[in-house]
Amino acid sequence: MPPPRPENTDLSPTQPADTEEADRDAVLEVQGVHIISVAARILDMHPQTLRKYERLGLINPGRTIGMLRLYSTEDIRKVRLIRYLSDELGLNLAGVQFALAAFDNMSTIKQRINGRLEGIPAAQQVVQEEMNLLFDSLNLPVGR
Amino acid sequence: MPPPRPENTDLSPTQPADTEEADRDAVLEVQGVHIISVAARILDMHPQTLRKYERLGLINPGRTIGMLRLYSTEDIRKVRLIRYLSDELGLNLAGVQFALAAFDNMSTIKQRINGRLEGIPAAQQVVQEEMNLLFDSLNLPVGR
DNA sequence: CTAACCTTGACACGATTCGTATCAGACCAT
DNA sequence: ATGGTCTGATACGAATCGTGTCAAGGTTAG
Repeated sequence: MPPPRPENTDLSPTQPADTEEADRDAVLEVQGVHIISVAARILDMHPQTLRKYERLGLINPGRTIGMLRLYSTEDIRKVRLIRYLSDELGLNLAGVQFALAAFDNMSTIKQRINGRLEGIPAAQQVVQEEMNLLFDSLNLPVGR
Repeated sequence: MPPPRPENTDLSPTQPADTEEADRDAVLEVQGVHIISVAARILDMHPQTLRKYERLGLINPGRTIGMLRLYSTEDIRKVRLIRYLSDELGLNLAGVQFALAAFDNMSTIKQRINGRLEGIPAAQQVVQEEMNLLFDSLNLPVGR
C-alpha cells in the first residue's frame, strides 16, 4: 500500500480546479505537462513504475533544468498503451518494447511509402487503407 | 532429468543414417515430418514445451489418424522463431503470440496491397521494397 | 500380442519477471 | 527551510515459464 494519499485522484489537467492545492500543482502543469507525482496520480500508477519504464527505454519524458521529469500528454498516452499491452494482452516489458518498436517501424514505413508514391494518388489511397487495416489488426485501444 | 536416452541427439532428417535405430524412427519421418520425440530431439527442447506451445496456439502440428502429433519442417522453423523471440528477445509467450500474429498480419497486408496494385507495377515495386524493410526492422533471424 | 511411444490432464519445482516498496544521500522548488 | 524529486540499491510477493512427473489409456511397428 502506498502512503495514504488525499483522495484527489481525479486531477485532470483539462479541468483545472482553482483550489489552493490545484494551483500549487499547476505550476508545473502548464500546457499539459506534469511532474512525476501528478502523472502517477493521473494514471493511477506507482511513480517507481514510471521510472522503471523510462529506465527500460519505453518512455522518454522531458526534463526541467533541474532534471525533474516532465510527462506530456503524449507521454501519458504512451504509458496507457504500455499498460494495455502489459495488463490486457499479458506482454512482459520485453514484449512491450518489441511491440512499440514494431508500431514505430510500421508508422515510418507507411510514411516512406506515402512519400515515394507522391505521383500516384490511387496507389497512395490503397496503401493508406491497407496500412490502417494493419494497425487495426493489432487489437489496440482507440486513439492508439 | 528425462529417462536416459540413447546418445543419439544428432538425428538430422536430411542425413538419414542407415542404422537399425534410425530406420525405426524414419517410419514417421517421411517427407520431413516428425513425431514429437524426434522433433524435440532435433530442436533440443523438451516435448512438454512443444505440447505447451500447441496448447497456447503458437503452433499447429498435424496429426496421424491416431492423434499422434506430426511436426513438419515448417512447424520446426516456427518453433525456432518462437525460441528466438523468447530466449534472445526475452518475450514471454503472450508476447510471442502477439508477434506471430503481427507477422501474419503484415504478410497478409503485403499480399493484399500487391493484389490491389496489380495495374501499377511501379507502385508494387515501392511497396514490396518498403515492406521488406519493415520485416527486416524486426530483428528476426534469417529465413524468418 | 508386445514393447515402445504416444495421448490428455493434472500437479509441482526452481528460476525469473514485474509492480511495488523502502532506504540513503543529494538536489530542486517555493 | 520544507517537501518533493533525483539516482541507485535492495527486497518483497505474485505470476510466468521451462521442465519434470504421475496416472490411465490409445497408437504404432514388428
